[in-house]
Amino acid sequence: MAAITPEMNQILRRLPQAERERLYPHLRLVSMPLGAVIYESGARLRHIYFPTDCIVSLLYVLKNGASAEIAVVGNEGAVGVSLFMGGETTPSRAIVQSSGQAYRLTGARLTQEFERHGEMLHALLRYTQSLITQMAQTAVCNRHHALEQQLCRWLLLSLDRLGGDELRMTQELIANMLGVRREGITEAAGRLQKLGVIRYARGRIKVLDRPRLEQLSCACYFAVKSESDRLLGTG
Amino acid sequence: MAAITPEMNQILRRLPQAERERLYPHLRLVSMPLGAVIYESGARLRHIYFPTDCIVSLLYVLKNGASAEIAVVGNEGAVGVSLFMGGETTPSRAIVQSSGQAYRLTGARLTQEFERHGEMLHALLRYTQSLITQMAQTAVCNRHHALEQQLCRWLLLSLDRLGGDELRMTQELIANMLGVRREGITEAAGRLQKLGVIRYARGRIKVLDRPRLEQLSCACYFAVKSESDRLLGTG
DNA sequence: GCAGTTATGTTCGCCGGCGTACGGACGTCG
DNA sequence: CGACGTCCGTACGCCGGCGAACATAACTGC
Repeated sequence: MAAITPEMNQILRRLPQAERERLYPHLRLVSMPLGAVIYESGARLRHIYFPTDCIVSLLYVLKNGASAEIAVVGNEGAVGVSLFMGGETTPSRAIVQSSGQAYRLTGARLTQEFERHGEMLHALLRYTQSLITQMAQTAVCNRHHALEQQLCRWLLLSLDRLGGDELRMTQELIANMLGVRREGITEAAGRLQKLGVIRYARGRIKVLDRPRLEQLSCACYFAVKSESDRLLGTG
Repeated sequence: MAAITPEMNQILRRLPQAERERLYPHLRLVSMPLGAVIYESGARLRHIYFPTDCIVSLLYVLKNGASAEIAVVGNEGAVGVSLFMGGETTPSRAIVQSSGQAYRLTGARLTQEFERHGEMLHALLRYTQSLITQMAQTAVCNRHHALEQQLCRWLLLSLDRLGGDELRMTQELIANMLGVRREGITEAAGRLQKLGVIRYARGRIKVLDRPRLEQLSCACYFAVKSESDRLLGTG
């Protein structure tokens, strides 16, 4: 396994050298185990996290326990945007969907850097806008598209953030993310498997035919991806 | 009718005097007629708008024409946040839902003010966070709540931004906003009318029993409102 | 290798929202 | 005052996702 470096996070990598040198001493590498809650709804945030090789889901949880994922964050972004947006808390929950590591920064350091009005500010704002796009697209998708399409979209978004063609995730967890029943995922995943698009076995999903998966997905995937590429720059 | 002043917009009103004096000469009062498209999906934004007595809906429109409202903006906020977020465009459409007037600022002036790093920047960022909350809550609401509850939420959010107890809006338009069939609205509104909560007639809705309306709404309304109050300050 | 837990497959009735279609009521403008 | 357009009410079949319940199969720990 390659060593973890801050450059594995795209926001950090694109900072000018001066800012990187100023920031790096304050970055702390932390491990992000599967299922860990990075922040809870309404709790005061203490750090911002820059994922390197993990994925974090932003979830809204209703009082009755029902939930829905509103965005997913990988090495293209950061977890805890409300720290610099000024709110300090958000009504959402952030939970590690795929384990790995992340660099974190204390809220105070972040604010300090933010107030210098350098590239970090603009990078974070652009990222936040791509996050907004993702949330909005999720809202429309929840309204109009079939579960199977949403599953395809979700798989693609997760794969993009992981690299490779495999991810570990039970149907139960996917159902929580998408805000649907587990049985619905079983059926949809069964259909995809029958089509030869994926292979599924006890929490291991392998994508066999990515082009086909993209065909079966709704356009929401491309909308999110192209806007993200536009705002954050490719590569 | 009272004269329109910039202070009718809550973001402008809360700016320190120095910033207000600097900005006011550049504000231009424009009329916002019902149905006007403030910006189109993907189009380059030229101005940011600060509503005084109108309501603007942010819509996502799919290729097949289906749509869904992802947020609604009144005098508590601004239309065109992507201007300072760095993206310049967004994949959404902004359309006037209730006519009135707004102050607008050119993108260049806005950027100029934004870069001064004064209160305007923080006010806009806090507002953007409340917008994010609204979008996320809409996504969950679309997933889990019944149409009737969503209608109540929508009525309440619109009323809050208008003041008073009446709004003009056909069922057809409401259906577009919520991303459902017109018939669904007819039925839900019919039930509310039978309960004596609203009175409905040819594009005129009058709320007769607001407390009841709040009861029938999902908690999403309160979630959005309380977060908005927290971030923007009440009054 | 057995027991208990976890993950997946399957069924059945139910209901809310969709697509479609039609009819009636109100308003307005010539 | 009559014709047309807008707005609203209603009906019917359809289907996807829900809720609940149960069956199997694969891992895990002992």
